[in-house]
Amino acid sequence: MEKQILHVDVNNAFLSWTAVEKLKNGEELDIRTIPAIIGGDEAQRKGIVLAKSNLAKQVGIQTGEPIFFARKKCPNIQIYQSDFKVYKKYSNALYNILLEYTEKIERFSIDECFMDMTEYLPKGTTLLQIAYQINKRIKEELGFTVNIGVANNKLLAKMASDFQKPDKVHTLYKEEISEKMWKLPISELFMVGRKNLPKFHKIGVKTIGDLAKKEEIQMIKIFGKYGKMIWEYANGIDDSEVVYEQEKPKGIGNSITLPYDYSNIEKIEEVLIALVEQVTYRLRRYNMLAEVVNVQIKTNEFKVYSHQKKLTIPTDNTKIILEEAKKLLYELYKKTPIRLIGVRVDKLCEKNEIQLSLFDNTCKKQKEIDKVVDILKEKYGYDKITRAGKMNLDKNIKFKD
DNA sequence: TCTGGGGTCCTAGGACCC
DNA sequence: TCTGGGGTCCTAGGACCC
Repeated sequence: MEKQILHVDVNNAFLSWTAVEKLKNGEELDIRTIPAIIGGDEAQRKGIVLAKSNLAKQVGIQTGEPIFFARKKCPNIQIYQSDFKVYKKYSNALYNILLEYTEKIERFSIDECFMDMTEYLPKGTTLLQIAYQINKRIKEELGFTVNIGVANNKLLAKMASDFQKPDKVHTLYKEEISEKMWKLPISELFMVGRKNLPKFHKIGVKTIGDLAKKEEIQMIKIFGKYGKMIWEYANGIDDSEVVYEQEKPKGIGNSITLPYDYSNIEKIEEVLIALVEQVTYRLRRYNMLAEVVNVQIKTNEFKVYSHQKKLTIPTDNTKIILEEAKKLLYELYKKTPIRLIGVRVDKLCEKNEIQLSLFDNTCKKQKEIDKVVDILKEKYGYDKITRAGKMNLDKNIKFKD
């Protein structure tokens, strides 16, 4: 049986949600109606555009570009700081409305959901009707607009929601692929990014239709596994399921762009400690253990280097992971000024899945410390509790909670 | 370029084993 | 040693997404 899939995509999510929050707090100005952007803190060197209003878009401002550029394109652009707590709130509100229609919802990102309606369509109702109903309800009940893609698989639903914006519902059924999707430039196809674009142009593929009409075998020869996938996408083929059960993460990482380039390894190490604490705290909250520790740096020249190490025993222990991370950092550090540092853990497994090894002589005391610190963090907030090594942290560095 | 931060997946080379 | 071929694991890097 054909699947009945919806893809719900919030229009200019961060900006819309900021606008709604401001209106709710009594402000008169709706920032969706002026040239405005949501951006990171320039003083902290995080000054990129995270979202833009339609008027900002009209002057050529692009998501991801430096705010500096946005200001050049539009000197009177209004800039607002991002607030992920607010975004999470509206994301959850959206999700709760969608849950009234099906339990099979995949939260693809903070502002996008796939819905599998196959077994949840009320008698005498079409998928399209449900889509319009959801679109209307969100607008009326939550105050922001969404685009909804209506199709028989996830790929086509996602492509459809990306058609004309904002506040639109589009279908993309098989018989509509050639008319609605094939005329689009190849860059519009899901999973075709900046790096591969020139390669497609080189072989004469300008539109999605051009790719669809190529021989699959030729695409596999040139692009390997990726070629097969992307050729199938161009032809509207995708049999992936809506992953609606909360999946456990496969890796957990935190990274930070420093307020200025660090050349002092001790200072870098202090940041590393804070990052390890953040990562292991999250790891323990998931009740998981990690087998691989990874440290990444970005130099002042934007070169990225990473080292990783597989542990003998999976762990969630701050001290063990920190010791490994320190070794990796010292291997990596070549005296070039450092712009960014990141720590991540990979190869995660459930804590109770792993047999308590006889050789797991993990220091009991450290486990107790981690536990107490975690409890205090839950009680008083992440930033309030820290250990000695972090105390001299640059006052300019702000960690998220 | 005054260029974030969180992820997933894939590839390729080297080590090591049989 | 003028050393085969296949499989798996580990690591580094890079592509893509939002």
